[in-house]
Amino acid sequence: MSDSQRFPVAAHALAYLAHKDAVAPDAAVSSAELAASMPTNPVVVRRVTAMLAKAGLIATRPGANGGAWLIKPADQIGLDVVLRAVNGCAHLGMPPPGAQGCPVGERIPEAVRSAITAADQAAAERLSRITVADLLKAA
Amino acid sequence: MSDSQRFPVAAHALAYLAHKDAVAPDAAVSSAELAASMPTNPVVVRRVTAMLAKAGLIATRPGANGGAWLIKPADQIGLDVVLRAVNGCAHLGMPPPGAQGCPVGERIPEAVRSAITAADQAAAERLSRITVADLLKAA
DNA sequence: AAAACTGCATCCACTGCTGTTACGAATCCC
DNA sequence: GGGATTCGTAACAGCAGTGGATGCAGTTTT
Repeated sequence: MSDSQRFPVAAHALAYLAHKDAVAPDAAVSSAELAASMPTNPVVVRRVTAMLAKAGLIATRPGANGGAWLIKPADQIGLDVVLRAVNGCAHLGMPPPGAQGCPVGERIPEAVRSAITAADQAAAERLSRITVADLLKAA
Repeated sequence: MSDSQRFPVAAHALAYLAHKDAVAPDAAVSSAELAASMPTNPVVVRRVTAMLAKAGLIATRPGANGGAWLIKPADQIGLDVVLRAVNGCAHLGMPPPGAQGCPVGERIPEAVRSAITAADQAAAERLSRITVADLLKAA
């Protein structure tokens, strides 16, 4: 996967929602306002918020005064969940090459793949210890 | 950065060299042979082996019976060093967006960036506990 | 001298992401 | 009800990074 800005955008958006106490439909924040704080394009924000909504982290509402709000406490949203919501997975160069007839060559990719998944899990475990609320505390 | 196969290719190549006991110039393995075990293109392999050579993990020699060989024991090559040699760094979506006038918006990217670097370091730490020799043991 | 091999440059094709515009659908305000 | 607002999604162009292929200069063995 290419260099993606989606995870930073998602984390920023969630932190912004937490900062604005957007925890109910009548406090929804529009994609335009979120985009202005990055800064980036409202469409990019909506692409990310749609994924976060499908992951059950936020809810969105169309129409006037619409937008997004948190449906989970900010201190209960780990960044590993955010990463999985927008990216599927971390990546160090995911697909190892497939080997061929060579007996050793066939098993090396398997070992490489397990090393990569171990590293991905370590990154996810580290991210799970950081919550959206922590992003504001650190500021 | 896009989905890169460089790290898997590098790990596979180093494991293959270790398996063949290629630890001296007269045991050099050609890029064609390494490529055949992936399988991939010899040029792709040479692009990677050139980086590994600059990182001091292997040496290469041109000419007939040339190729690459290890210049460090396989059990002393951590995969974190390999990743840094070919990729520069792990990546979860490296550059957070820059903020603007908003006082909170300005500091969120900083917090996001520190979270990303923490995750990268966790992944590197995990990789450092796996050596090229371990890739063969696991097979 | 001939053959083999690395390293590098160049070219092309492909993929994924961002940014933008546009449109339909849903929702609120008057 | 009518109009304005906003989301979700699609379509498009532009850009960057990568893999694959070919060619060439330089080095080393035979």
